[in-house]
Amino acid sequence: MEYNYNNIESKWREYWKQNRTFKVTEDESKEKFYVLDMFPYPSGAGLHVGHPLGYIASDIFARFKRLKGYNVLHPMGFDAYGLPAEQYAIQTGQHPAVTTENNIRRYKQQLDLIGLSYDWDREVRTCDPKYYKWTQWTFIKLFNSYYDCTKDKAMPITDLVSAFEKNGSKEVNAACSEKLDFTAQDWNNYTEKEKSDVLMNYRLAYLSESMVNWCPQLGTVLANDEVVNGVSVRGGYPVERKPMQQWSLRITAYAERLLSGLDTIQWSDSIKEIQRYWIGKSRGCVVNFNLANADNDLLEVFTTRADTIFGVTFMVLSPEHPLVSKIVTKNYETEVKRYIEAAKHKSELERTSETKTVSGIFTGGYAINPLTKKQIPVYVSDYVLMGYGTGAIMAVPAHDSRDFAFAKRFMLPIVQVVLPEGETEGNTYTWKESKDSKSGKMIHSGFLNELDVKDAIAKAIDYIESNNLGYATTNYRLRDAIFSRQRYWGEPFPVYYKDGIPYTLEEKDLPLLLPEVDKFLPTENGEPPLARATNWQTKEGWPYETNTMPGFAGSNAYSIRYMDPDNDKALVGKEANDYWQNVDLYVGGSEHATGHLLYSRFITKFLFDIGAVCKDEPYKRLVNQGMIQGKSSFVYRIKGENKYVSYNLKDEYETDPIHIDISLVENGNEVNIEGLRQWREEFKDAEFITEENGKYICGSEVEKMSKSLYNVINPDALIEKYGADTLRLYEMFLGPIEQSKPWDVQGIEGVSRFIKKFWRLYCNEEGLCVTDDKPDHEETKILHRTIKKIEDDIERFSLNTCVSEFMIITNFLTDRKCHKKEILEPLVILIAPFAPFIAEELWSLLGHNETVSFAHYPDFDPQMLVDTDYKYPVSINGKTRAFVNYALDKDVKEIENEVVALPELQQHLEGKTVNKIIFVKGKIINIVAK
RNA sequence: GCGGAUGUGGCGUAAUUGGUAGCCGCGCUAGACUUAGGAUCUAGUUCCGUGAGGAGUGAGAGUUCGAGUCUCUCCAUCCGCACCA
Repeated sequence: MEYNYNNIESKWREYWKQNRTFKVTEDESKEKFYVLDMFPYPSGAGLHVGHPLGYIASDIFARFKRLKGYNVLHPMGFDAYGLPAEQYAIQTGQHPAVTTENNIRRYKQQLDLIGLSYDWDREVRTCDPKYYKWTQWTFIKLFNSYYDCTKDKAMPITDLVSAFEKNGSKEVNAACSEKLDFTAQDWNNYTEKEKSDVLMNYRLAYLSESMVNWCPQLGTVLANDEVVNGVSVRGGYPVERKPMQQWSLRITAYAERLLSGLDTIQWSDSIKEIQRYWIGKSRGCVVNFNLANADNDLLEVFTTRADTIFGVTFMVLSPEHPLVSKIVTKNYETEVKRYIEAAKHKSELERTSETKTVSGIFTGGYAINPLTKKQIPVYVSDYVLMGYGTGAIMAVPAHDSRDFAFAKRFMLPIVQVVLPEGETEGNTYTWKESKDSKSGKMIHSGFLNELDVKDAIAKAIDYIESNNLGYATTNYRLRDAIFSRQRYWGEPFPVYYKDGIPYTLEEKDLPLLLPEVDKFLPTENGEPPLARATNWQTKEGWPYETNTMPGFAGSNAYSIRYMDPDNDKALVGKEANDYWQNVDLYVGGSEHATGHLLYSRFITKFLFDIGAVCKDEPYKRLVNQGMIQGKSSFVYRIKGENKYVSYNLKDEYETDPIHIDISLVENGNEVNIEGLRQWREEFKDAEFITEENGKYICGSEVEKMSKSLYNVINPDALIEKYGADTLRLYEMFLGPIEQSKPWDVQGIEGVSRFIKKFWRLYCNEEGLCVTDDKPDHEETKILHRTIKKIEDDIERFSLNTCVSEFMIITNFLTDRKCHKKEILEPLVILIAPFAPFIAEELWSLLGHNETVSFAHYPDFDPQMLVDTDYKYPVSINGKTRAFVNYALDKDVKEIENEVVALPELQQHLEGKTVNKIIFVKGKIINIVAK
């Protein structure tokens, strides 16, 4: 009986579908396990071989846990809102809902081909009103909450209002955009609009005028993590800074909890480190500097190096700093203005690319160093950022490289206050660089002299606080997340404006449906596309918000929604939430480190605070799968001609490499020239200069797999050729899951050979050839070794070694012509998570009625592994090695005597006597002889 | 520049977690059955050497009876951040 994967796979696909094999419900009698994939954005290109890597891995884990008796939640859905569908809509007029629907259908087909064991009854789509109702609901909750820093949790905004009514802002310790100071009487006299403005300062979802990353080409603002090197992640368009009225989420209120929560979850160190860095906690203090020519104003700076305050020789403000206009003197006014204008018009790209040039300008103003009482000049420079700390710095050129560069450029004094260990004081004017190290002894620093830097920082802060010069504080680099997009294809905000004051809808009026528009473009006067919708207003005629939510809005709480996807009364029912808790294993790419993975932790903590969910971390364990890269192929066009030269001859010409489709390449690097001629017009009449053997060899390079680079390998074709089981095994066999690696087709043959060999253990030409003979010790031993290895390796997510393990046992059994049921039946269950189709087929051939997916995982018997012939390595004087075997369960003295008497040792001792035997964990490790 | 990770045959990788380095697969070499094979099977394959043997986990040191594994320095590659005061 031949291994016919096509029949087998379509048969079981159909069976699983008909029987809803993977449908899961809460079952108190079983322990739960929640395995989740990052849901995909359904792009028009369909799946390529890179996508399923993580899906297959998590599916193996899910199937394995199911076999171990867990009740496994393993759902899938679609992150359906997003830019590409909208861009496509703008170009073609096709409604994004239609494109998205088509793409999703294609994705689901492809996912099912691979044999992923999803419970499709729990599918969610972010663009489905039944789903985004809860995205909107979460927004309303954020809007109606503030962060109480004393209780360290989110509280209803109404609590804040009653506090204001009673005591004004006095007793309030809340996360806010700006420290406000008002009395109860002030509050009660405020107009509705004024009250709204004050509350905006505290709400967790708030409206504010802020500097945003504006991308003119995309016509929308972007979050910080959507901008890399000054250009948009999607599309690579330039981004500029621009003030705009925008919704934001006050994620900064959760900075500390987001940081400390990292210690409670099993994520890779690299992702945790990226998040720590992004949150960017630093302890230090705020110091107030008096100004020489503006008595009433204080210049606040943040510093982590309070110890260096005696070394401050000038101050620098960021161009946006509000005090600039007050400090600047008449003589310098025009020049300073010009500098600020220039800085404002620099895009993000320009600001970051010109890192090396030092620019700035003197304001004419002076501040007074609170400790030395000396007057020091105040400058403006764009190396100081308004967004961090107070937007102003005290410059210590001797011990900060940026201040040093600035001092050199403007010939400002440099005063050394820290003497590193083992150095003598030098002339700062001859220094080539500053001494930034945080160790050494203080000098020229009054009461701090002789102290170590660490102690000096503490003492300086003490002094500053007790003399009312400032206060100790902690600063975070984390910024609030901008939450508005000027786009059509996203969740509408459940917000309307009454006399210019924003109000949220009531819960019973959700969802607020995305309206139809005539075009997916901004209006003529620059309003977002939703402004085109007719009747985009409440029944009373108040206009709705025209912005939509960003891409990450829908993915914040989707893992929670899967627990109870059809609930229309709550985001998640209490019962379902108490049962499923949170995700036990989350698999996905690391590119979401500072986006989705941070925002969804934040939202989960918020939902926890308001009692909507029972856990404050969404994902207990995270595994980041690497990317599968494509191998791009190139032909080399001679400059200015329609001639293409083969790879090995290209150095004789001046050439441009041109990407060609990977399917035109045969035998690894030979180009099918006829195919190429037909592929695209430009090659039709081209001339090809080939190698001596008449072949055209292409060049190649490993790049990201992408449609535009013509290097995409589609899984469907491979499934057609080898079967899904082979594809699954091969993707796992490729190497460690976390590693990125180029797709290499050659190796798949080996896996294909293996699976055929595996099949032949069970079936020969006539059919099933499994016997009832009793296995011998060797055969039982290798089975149990495999059980142990596979179990351990799946838990460690080392899936490539599992595949090797299957090959080893298969080779062993084939060599022995072992077709014994007692060995082969458990082996089917072992391989079922990896190659579910063939496993189901063999399981039923073996005469079982139930599906293997719910069989019992074979128990591992450690006794079976006790190895009577294993020879322990023993070295004598650390050099010569002998291999002896001895019983494990005897006492040390007994073994000692026995070992010394061993003939294989005696011949190595060369007449010396044994001096010492070193035991480690019950094993003889070494024998020292003299 | 800072932070993190990684470096093992021709290639992808493995190593009971400090104990015989190179499992498994690809590729390659030879052979068998074949009209043929890009099918299947057998044997071999870290390097040098005909051989006995020697060398060997990016380089160099260190700890240890013993290091691919631990420590330090350097080099290379990848990822993240980049005026964060």
